[in-house]
Amino acid sequence: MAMDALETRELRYFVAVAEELHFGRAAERLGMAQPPLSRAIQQLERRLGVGLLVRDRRGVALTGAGEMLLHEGRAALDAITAAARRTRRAGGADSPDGPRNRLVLAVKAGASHELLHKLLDAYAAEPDAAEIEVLPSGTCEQEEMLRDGRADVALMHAPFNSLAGFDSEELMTEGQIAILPSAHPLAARRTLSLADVGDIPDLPLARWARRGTYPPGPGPEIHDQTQLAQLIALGRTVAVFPDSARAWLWAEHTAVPLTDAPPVVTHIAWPAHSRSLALAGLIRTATRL
Amino acid sequence: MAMDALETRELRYFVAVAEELHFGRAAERLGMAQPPLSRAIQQLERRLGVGLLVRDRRGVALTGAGEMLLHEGRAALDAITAAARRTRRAGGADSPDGPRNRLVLAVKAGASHELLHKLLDAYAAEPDAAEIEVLPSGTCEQEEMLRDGRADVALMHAPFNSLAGFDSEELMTEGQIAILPSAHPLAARRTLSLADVGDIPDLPLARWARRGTYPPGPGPEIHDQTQLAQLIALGRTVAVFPDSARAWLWAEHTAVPLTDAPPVVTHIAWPAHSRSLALAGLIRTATRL
DNA sequence: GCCTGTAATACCTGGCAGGTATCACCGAGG
DNA sequence: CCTCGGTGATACCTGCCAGGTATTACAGGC
Repeated sequence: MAMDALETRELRYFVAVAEELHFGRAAERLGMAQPPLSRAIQQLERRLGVGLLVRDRRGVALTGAGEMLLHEGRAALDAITAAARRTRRAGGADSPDGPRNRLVLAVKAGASHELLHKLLDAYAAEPDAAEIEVLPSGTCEQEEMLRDGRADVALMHAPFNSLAGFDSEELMTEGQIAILPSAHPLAARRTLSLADVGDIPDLPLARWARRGTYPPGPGPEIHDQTQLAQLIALGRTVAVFPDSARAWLWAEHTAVPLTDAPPVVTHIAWPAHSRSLALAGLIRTATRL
Repeated sequence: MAMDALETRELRYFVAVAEELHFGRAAERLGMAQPPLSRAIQQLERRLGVGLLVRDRRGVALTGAGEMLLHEGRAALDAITAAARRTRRAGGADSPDGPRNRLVLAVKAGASHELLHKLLDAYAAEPDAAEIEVLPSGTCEQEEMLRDGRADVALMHAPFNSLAGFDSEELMTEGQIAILPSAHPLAARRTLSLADVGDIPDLPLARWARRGTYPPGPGPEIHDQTQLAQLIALGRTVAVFPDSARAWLWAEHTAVPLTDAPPVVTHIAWPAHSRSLALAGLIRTATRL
């Protein structure tokens, strides 16, 4: 009984309501009126046979089942848009002359230029090399890009990125450094600890944007590496980066190794179910570096 | 342009056609008439802006984009049915009194009873133990069950199961044995090699069913452990199993260790994006065994 | 030629997604 | 107390589109 179905329309509707916790705003976001939205959600609850939302007179809350559907539904929606995107790309490629593959590689903007260059050069030298499109992505956005099909493969940095759900190969391990204004007293130190840089009264740690929101704290809000570089140069903040960040330091910056920071491991990662030959070639090249 | 959308209905239709490579049969399988199916697929191709099928006068073939959509579409459909199933289960659980969690554990029928017992006993002793439903699954079916939400967690055996797309922890490693009729001359050997058992003229290796189809070969077709046990006892076939299979041997069976068979590693595996407390507890228990 | 089996086209219809108007409910003020 | 603002639910209507039937178009095999 109770046929499955679950149309994507219903999933989109539910996710919108679950995120807004407000039928009116959700309807607006979806570009529709509120009553059909209410009806669609009720229908969904009847179809699944479970309550998803608790309608309090003042707004809406999620039940346990609702939380589950929010998580799983997001994953399902990502899988659907990934299917559409990858199909479009595969189609555009093979219509001209043949299986002209093209891979989209998501890279955290500005990180590990050196490794990236080596990888691209080595791969381009391969006999059957596909075209590689490099897609710069914001902080920790690579996971999302792999999941929704904007990218086929990504360079990710453990432990910052979660490799959950992807296959991956380890490429490089490096230590971390603190980047300080050269004028600051601590810049003279040979090494520092995390406790040192986390607790400098006049140099609060910068806070990076993740999906539009910032972690709490006293430091300045950053969403751009140039911004950050400038603020450090001005003596207003300090930042922690992998070793390879030395490549873009300014004269006013000083890098000091951190003794107790966890090492940063760069992985090449891809959706676990990928079956592309071009991707396999790129991975083979990467692991040989 | 070309809004995304991709309704699940369209995905189901396309997957059916791509699997049957025949509009008529696909329509029948979907319980609908052929013309609307044709139209829906055409509409899908227009919407995506790529050709998915090559209509030869005699049947249908997939383009590169079609292959891509078949793979990705299957994954997306699995994610959708998983969302529905897990939501239903979560809802049924929390309606009685609270977050009464219940986990479904998929286990290859008949394998590693001992490990399973230890795990269940140890977990039941935990203070906040959820209810565990053990779901016996056919050969290599656990992956599918995790993917489409019939199970929350599974015991899988590398290298037979692919762990792609799941998180997992290693639980146990064991060697493999050949199970022979006691009457057979080779049963007297202390050890055997894979080459030995793969090339016995009068004892062809049994072939297990995987999703209804059998690998090619001379041996008998098997889909049930009891069947297999009987055929071995009758001296008609030989089989290769992990060491723990000794538990169910009959008097007419003889187990001989294989020297060069790859070790079998039992993992506990779960969907990478799971965020359930009960699951975390089970995994913690398992890794402590 | 004809017959068979394929997918595509033409046309019609019922159900359902979506819109508008309205209700029912409740908390906050005066 | 009553009203007012803001919530989600209900009632009702309508246009679109998913799906069905009948038919066409095309290619091979006898």
